[in-house]
Amino acid sequence: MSYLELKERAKSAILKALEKIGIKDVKFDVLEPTVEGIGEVTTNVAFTLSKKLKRPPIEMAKEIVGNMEIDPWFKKIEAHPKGYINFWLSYLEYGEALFERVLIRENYGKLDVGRGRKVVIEHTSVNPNKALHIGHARNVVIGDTIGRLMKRAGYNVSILNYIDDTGTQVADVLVGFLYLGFKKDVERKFDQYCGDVVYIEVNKRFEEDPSLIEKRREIIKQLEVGGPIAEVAREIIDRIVREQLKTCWRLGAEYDLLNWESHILRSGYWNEVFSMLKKRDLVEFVKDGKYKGCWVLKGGEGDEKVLVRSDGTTVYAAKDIPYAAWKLGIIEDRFGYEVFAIQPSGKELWTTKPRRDGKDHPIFNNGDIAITVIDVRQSRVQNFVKLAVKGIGGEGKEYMHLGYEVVALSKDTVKELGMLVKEDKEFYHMSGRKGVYVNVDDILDELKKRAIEESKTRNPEEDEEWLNDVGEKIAVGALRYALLKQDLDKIIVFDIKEAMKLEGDTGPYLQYSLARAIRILEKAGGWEFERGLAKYLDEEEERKLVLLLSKYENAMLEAIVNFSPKRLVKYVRELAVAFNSFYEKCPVLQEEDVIRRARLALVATYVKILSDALQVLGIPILERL
RNA sequence: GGUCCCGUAGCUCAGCAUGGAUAGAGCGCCGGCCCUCUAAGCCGGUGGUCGUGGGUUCGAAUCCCACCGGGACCGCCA
Repeated sequence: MSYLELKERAKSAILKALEKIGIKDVKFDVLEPTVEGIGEVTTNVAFTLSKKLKRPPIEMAKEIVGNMEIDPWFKKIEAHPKGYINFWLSYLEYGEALFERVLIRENYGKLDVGRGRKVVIEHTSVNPNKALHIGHARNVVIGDTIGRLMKRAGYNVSILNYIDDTGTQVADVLVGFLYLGFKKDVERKFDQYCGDVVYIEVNKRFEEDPSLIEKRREIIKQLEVGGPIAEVAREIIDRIVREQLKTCWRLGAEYDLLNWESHILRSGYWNEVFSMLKKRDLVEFVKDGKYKGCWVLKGGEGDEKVLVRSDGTTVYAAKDIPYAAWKLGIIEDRFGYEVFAIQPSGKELWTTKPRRDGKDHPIFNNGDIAITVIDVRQSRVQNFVKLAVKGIGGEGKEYMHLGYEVVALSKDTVKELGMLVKEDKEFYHMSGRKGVYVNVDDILDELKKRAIEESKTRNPEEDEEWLNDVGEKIAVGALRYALLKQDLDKIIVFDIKEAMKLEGDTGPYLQYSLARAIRILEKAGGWEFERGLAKYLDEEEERKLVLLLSKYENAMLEAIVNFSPKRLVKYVRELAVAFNSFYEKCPVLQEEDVIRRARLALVATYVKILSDALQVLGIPILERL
């Protein structure tokens, strides 16, 4: 039995009573009470009626309650003096149904809102010239979690990672290797070396020696059309991408396909899309003014965006349109495909090749929905992409920008990086070029170190390998949780000291709670499902837990339809809090007979639901920590 | 200047979509709890003009308007 059904039940009880009284067409809400001790479901029907019939709410409420039929799910229905009608749940019936649903039924937690539909999600898409910093981690974690949620909703999901291998950022690093004598054989993780050393140094040199910028221009040209430099570059970029992927995998994210910008450029997709845009009159050749000689995409209210410069070259944003069209299957697929790597789960990661070769491959595009996960600074460009895609005919196709606010660094953290700060400025935006950022691997390593220290004192008998595994999982759980727990439209001000916490509102809190529950089942020596146990769950803590557990599918559905991982996170946290209270107040293993078995069923239900939720959130599950 | 986002406890944030009862957590601070399934935990206390002013409403943190403060975007850069 789920909470949604419970609400439905209360609603129909009200409707029946209204019918009996002879009242029709009343709008009202069935709500979750916000205060304690007034039942589990409430409704404001008396308020709306009182307005309509000009009678006091309490009078209406009493009349409705007086005309209600007895329902076994509710043990008490009461008209509150303020005018609410409150329903008290019969836990005996409700708990029984919950256990049966969660513990016995197959497919618990699988929804089907997306059945039969394909969604293509692009996330990560980090320039291949540096290691991932904490801002990229927010993108990866949000994108990955949305992917997991959409899969759970029944969608057929493809996860794409776009590699901009022809941009200035890659070219900067290549300038370093080709003209400034940086060595490619280094001890350090290669992406970190490129970002932390080469990229920053090259950008300093640009200021001293502007002729280097000319060299960069030549590199970019070759990257786009091919040439000897492109050959050397490919090896370097490949190495960086593989190192970046290791970090993403660490975070728990896996992909279906890598899309290379150079392949899109060489595919001829742009010309195809451009002529479609022309045909539909969505672009315009400008004859006068500041954009003279350019082709612009027309937005609403005179807004416009240059797509083709007066010299005939396309701008950066123009590449997004053919890519989006490909994702939604609006243009024919002309890529070839091959396997790029095998990921930690064993799943193949594929990559595009510039030309089709007729070999078998999974279908990565043809989405009904394309979701691009990228921060809010790209909103304007993304809106133009959406407009263009809509215009060239994605009938029933939807292009969606899933935007989120950036991760900035706190004043203290910037100070720790050795930079000068202004006293009145509370946070600083990250900058790869200026070296103002914190690498994901460094954060994970530091979290891991702390987790291992703590775990060692609790598990002195465990060896290095065990501690290492647990430490890594705690670190990942902590970071993913920290990046998912707030709303997408909130700037995260990352503070290194704050981020190192493993207590309170954190990922490890959930992992710990689950481990304790698992331990109870373990020590109980197994348990078996049986009917008629719920009636023995009489304690306040037990009831709260039953009620919350029944809201799980509802919480997941909300997270899915709102593209909001946070909603699931908040629910899970609340659930863990309820379990921890139960854990303190209601001993399981010390009890005997029915109470013990009833509590075991409750614990088992919790373990099943929390494990499931943590999987959806990508927070690693630990049986012990 | 235009568009968008944020503003709730000392700090970090829920609650706002769909108005409803006494505005909730974590961190911090103060005080308790390991005889008992893991104390990364639990319980109690502390702490709030919900940015400001108006409006709508029986009822506003929630909806509307104006203003204030902070941020982002607005290039023939990528």
